[in-house]
Amino acid sequence: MFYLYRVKTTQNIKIAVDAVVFGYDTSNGLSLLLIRRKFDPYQGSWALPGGFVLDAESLEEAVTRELKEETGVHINYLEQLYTFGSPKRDPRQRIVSVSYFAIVRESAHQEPEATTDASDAAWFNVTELPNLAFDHQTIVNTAIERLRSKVRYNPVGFELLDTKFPFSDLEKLYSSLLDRPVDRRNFKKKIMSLGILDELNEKAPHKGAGRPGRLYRFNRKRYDELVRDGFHFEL
Amino acid sequence: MFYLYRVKTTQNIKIAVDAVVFGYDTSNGLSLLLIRRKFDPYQGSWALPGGFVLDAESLEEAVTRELKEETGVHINYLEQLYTFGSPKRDPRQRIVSVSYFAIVRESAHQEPEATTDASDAAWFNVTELPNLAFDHQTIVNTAIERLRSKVRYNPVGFELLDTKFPFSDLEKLYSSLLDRPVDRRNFKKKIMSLGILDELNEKAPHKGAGRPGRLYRFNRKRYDELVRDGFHFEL
DNA sequence: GCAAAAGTGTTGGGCCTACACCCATGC
DNA sequence: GCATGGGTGTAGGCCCAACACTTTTGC
Repeated sequence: MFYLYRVKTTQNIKIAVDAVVFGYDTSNGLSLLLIRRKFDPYQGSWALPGGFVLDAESLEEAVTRELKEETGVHINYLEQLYTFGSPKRDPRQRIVSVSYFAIVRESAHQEPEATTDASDAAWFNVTELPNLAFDHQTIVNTAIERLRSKVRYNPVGFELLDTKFPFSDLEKLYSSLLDRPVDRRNFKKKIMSLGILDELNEKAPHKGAGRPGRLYRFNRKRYDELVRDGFHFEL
Repeated sequence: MFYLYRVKTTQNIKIAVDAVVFGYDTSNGLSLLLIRRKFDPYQGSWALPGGFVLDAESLEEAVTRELKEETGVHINYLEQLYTFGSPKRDPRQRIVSVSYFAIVRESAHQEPEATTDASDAAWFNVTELPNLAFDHQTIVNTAIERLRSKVRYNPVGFELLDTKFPFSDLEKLYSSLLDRPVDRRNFKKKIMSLGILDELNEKAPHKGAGRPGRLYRFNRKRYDELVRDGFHFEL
């Protein structure tokens, strides 16, 4: 099909994407990937990685590209979060930001590269975030809320852990995300009864003292099958 | 503050909002408000109400304005749904649509006005929708999914009913949304134990045969208090 | 051998499910 | 008086929460 007419609106709004990228490790807890802004406004401030959408790319492609350009990290999970569009959120001109929620796995949770696009990129513990540019703190709050509620009925939590992990890591993760102690025996009983974890014949490498734990692996194939059959969990 | 610089991106993308507006009544079930397009593309097709965002208004203001202009109905509940932005979703040029999920209360669920902006506006039963313009069927599917999952842990369901309603209306609503029979006694026990419904000393007006039921009213104040104290329900 | 973390079962109570008969009203 | 829909209670099973001691490892 070929269309002659054009859209008649004159509109002076730009579209950007921003990503709230979570990482986790057992000793430091939940952390977030930020970049330092090279240019005004908010030059030198920390901000979410992101940028303008190119005319020919999808929104997901835009986030993926920006993340690669600005931080170099490998993204493991990505979903759309919310669109922030109040007229005054950017002092230059109106910019609507489609925000995304992303997770980087622990093993890939290494030093981000400082690239040409951002003067710096670094992980921050979510409890010790610096002041953020624009309305990015609001976006971060929305993302944390999403993460906290989502882990209760969806296995996104496993995206935060290494592919193989000792059971206690999972327990610590949930205990920290849900912000309450988790009973070890009850939690293990419940998770194992879901049948979505494979128990491996390997033990965790030692870190400090204590008995090393057996390793487990999330079985996505099995999980997807269960979901197809109407399965639903709730923690 | 006064800024001299401008945004450097040249971007040829427009921003629109679209609304999936739900209505409900006990006899016809769940319905959806559509407009008939006056202009190409998809002239004459049914589509979601919506339109371009003006430079100075927020996204919510844009949806509210468009709904008023195109349908004249009074919106009772509004939340952002999802942002659809694939490059080819509009044949004219790239348009990113921030979609909204809206509810019109049964009592206000009257004939929409045909206004100057749309050649026609009408309610359709969700099970008998016409072919929709653009990717609007995808948006509708997303909205229905959201509604179905949301009623299970959030009192949006009450927004679909009249402010005063007989208990059986609530039961029918849930049974239709959850797409399974609901045990009358168990359902009532559960809902009443939440303490978020006021039992009124009024009986429902007669419609046809049968004993008239007592009327109930959702107590939002009480609900908000409970939520503040960490309350959460699950059906 | 001691410090640190992993592994492991049982019991009581509460909640959820299943289930059927009588009541109020209109015609 | 009959048809239609409203209103009501109980019993069994399942799931969830509470709870503590033993084992393995490093040092």
